[in-house]
Amino acid sequence: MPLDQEELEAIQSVRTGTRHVRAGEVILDHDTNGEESMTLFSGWAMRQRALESGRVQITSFLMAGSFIDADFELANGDGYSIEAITDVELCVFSTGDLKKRFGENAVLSRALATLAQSEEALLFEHMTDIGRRTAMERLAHFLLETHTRQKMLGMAGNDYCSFPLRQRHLADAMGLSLEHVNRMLKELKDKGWASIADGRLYILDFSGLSRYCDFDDSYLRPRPIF
Amino acid sequence: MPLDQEELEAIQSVRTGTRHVRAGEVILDHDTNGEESMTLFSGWAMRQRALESGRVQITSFLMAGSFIDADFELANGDGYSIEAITDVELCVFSTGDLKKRFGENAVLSRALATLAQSEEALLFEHMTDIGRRTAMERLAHFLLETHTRQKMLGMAGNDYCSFPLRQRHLADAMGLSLEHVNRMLKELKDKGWASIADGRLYILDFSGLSRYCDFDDSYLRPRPIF
DNA sequence: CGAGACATTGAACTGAATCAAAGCCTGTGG
DNA sequence: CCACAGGCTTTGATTCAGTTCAATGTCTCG
Repeated sequence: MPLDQEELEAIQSVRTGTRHVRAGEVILDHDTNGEESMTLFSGWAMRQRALESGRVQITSFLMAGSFIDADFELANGDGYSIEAITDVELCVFSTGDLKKRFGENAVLSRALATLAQSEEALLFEHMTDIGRRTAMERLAHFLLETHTRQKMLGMAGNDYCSFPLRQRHLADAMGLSLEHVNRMLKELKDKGWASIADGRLYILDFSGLSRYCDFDDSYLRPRPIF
Repeated sequence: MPLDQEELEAIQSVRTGTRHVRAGEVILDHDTNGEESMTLFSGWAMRQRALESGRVQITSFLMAGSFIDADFELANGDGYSIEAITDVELCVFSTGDLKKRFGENAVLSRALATLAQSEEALLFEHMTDIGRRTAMERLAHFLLETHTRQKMLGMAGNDYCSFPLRQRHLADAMGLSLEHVNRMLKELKDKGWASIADGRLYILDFSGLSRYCDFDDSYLRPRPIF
């Protein structure tokens, strides 16, 4: 779902540079001024909500092509932040100039809407994971989703993909304790369904897993890339 | 955040009529053809994901002004549907014509993007409810959110609003069992924090509740209305 | 009055959290 | 090289928040 030459140029013209962020560091939070919006070029990042009590919910994982709209992110309130999971490369744009372009160009704005909508679809399913699937099902579903996303980006083999997440990330994304994630992961491996090793995820029985957790990839749509 | 006269006319010109749906009936599901998109004019509706196993997750409650983009909803896959909670009035548009308008008009498309983004913000917080808040906190947070949304629509008093949801809805939205919702609701009342009676929600101790569940309304943004 | 939808209550159970230690790498510095 | 520090994973025992199961109560409406 690529944009036309014209739109890409409109966007590229407000690009102000690139930025590198180290694994574990903050890309954007409440203290950031919103002048820079970004596209994630390489690496993985996460959007999270931290409660006063220290509990954390990861709402989304950002991968190549994810767009970070500074205005939008900052409006969410001060518990939200976006942090790098691996080392990350970002294309940086001036938020103001970008918004001006969007205001002038309907195709561009449509693309932004599509982006937000396809992200919404992901959130629906993620919410269903947490609210109505068992720990085991959640993990199975999440692993399948992740592999499929990577595959759609052309970054995965047929039954494996790179997987830089720690069990802590899985726990905070799935609303589980780290220890329980560990146990369930072991069970997934013992059953010969999926395993994580050396920064890689292996999907050993796609159809078995899919059936087990009611996975249907139609909510994962190709997204326009800026 | 109203649109200009020009945009409103562009939209109104593709309106094909209104539709009434009875409480409990389906507004849109996988069997629907996507020709009609809609704006919710009055009443409450919900977007839900039903798993094969019968479990249900309500991902969002739709209230006056909510936009239902048929293309988007149908792409989510066949477990998803939108159903009326109360009797509902909808403004109906031709999806095709609407998309054409969006493609021509940048302001309109921007509004669509903003709409999707503000819905995303709601989903983030809803996800945090389910993933990282206790049953009590979730309910407290959800009730505050609901009251605030109604207030932003000018449909609520200072400490109360109309509340047509059944305990079943609360359970399926918050990822809890109906019985537990009942017990927690009782506790909320006993503590003098909030109560639900006769189709109304009463917020009895706003600041106490807010503190208890870490509620901060900045994620609830005014939304453009079509 | 009787049926159906919803709310309430209680008791027993369980999936997942919590608490508490060990393991196990990997890199660093003596 | 070895030691040992810090980050991560693994395992076990115990506890608990929330579920499940099973009634009972209550309202509304034909």
